[in-house]
Amino acid sequence: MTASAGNDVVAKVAAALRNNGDRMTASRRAVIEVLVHEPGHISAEQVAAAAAHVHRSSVYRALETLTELGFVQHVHLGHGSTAYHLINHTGPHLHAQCRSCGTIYDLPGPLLDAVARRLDRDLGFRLEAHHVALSGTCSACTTTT
Amino acid sequence: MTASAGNDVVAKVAAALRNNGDRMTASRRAVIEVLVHEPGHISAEQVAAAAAHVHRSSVYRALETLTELGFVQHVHLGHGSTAYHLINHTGPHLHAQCRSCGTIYDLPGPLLDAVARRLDRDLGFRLEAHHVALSGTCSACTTTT
DNA sequence: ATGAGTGCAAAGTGTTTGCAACTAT
DNA sequence: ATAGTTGCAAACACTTTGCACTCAT
Repeated sequence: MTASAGNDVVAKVAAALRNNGDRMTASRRAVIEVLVHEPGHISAEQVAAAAAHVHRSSVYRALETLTELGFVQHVHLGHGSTAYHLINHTGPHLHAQCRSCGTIYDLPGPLLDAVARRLDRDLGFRLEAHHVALSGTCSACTTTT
Repeated sequence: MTASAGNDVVAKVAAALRNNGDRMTASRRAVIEVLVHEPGHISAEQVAAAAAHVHRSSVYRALETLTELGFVQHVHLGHGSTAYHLINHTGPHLHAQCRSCGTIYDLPGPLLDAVARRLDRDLGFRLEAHHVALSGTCSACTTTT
């Protein structure tokens, strides 16, 4: 969360990039810094807005690169959009999105472990539970409606 | 599956529509017939292709109407698209999509009941497990890769 | 120096909308 | 007759791509 934490991640990514023959650039640094300072899940558009001078397409390309390097994870949300976050920013976890207000909730990482075991055993299907947000209605919206 | 089954659904929908002050039209009938004859889950584009003379936008509007009436259900897939199917065409069930080949698998409806209870108890979050397809890798793709 | 990365503009999906013409009731 | 529906075209949100130029190495 502090400036040094951001620098730390930037340094790690820089090392990983060079390891790959890739380069640490201002755009990539800016995207990393947005993600470091953003506590939650954030859309590509929000990243682009926060890293004002980085072009949208470069944001997408940076997010892709960071994903390949294993620093960033994305979650598909119900309505066709995607949320990004640094891996281990809040530890491994799953996601649920309220269908009504759009809020994303973090869920305990092992929540679907039993289901994953069952799918693997019964169908040979390897569940990647973190990759899509579960859908439903949060308590605030249930009460309001 | 037979012609009479299709007619049956059309008649039920027609009744529901008129109940609402809405109308049974050729477009809606065509969309229903595509869904009746389609065993699995189908995208709006596929519906439009199968109902050749119905405009895309009318397909979307028909699917929306049929959803509101409770005859159709949609599932959000990982990569921003949506699949539709008649409700009770194969009974209540959940969905999982292979991240690699895109195939959609039907899962037993109660698979996430325990998880749903836990989310409700712990967070007051009402899970609608059928509304988003779980993501992972199917056995065929696991073996191939 | 040289190839990876960027900005830009343009295209590509999947979906929605405003409006005049049409049609089921 | 008259509202609900349609087709069309255009706009929309999100993302990807081709290309010439730039910059990290």
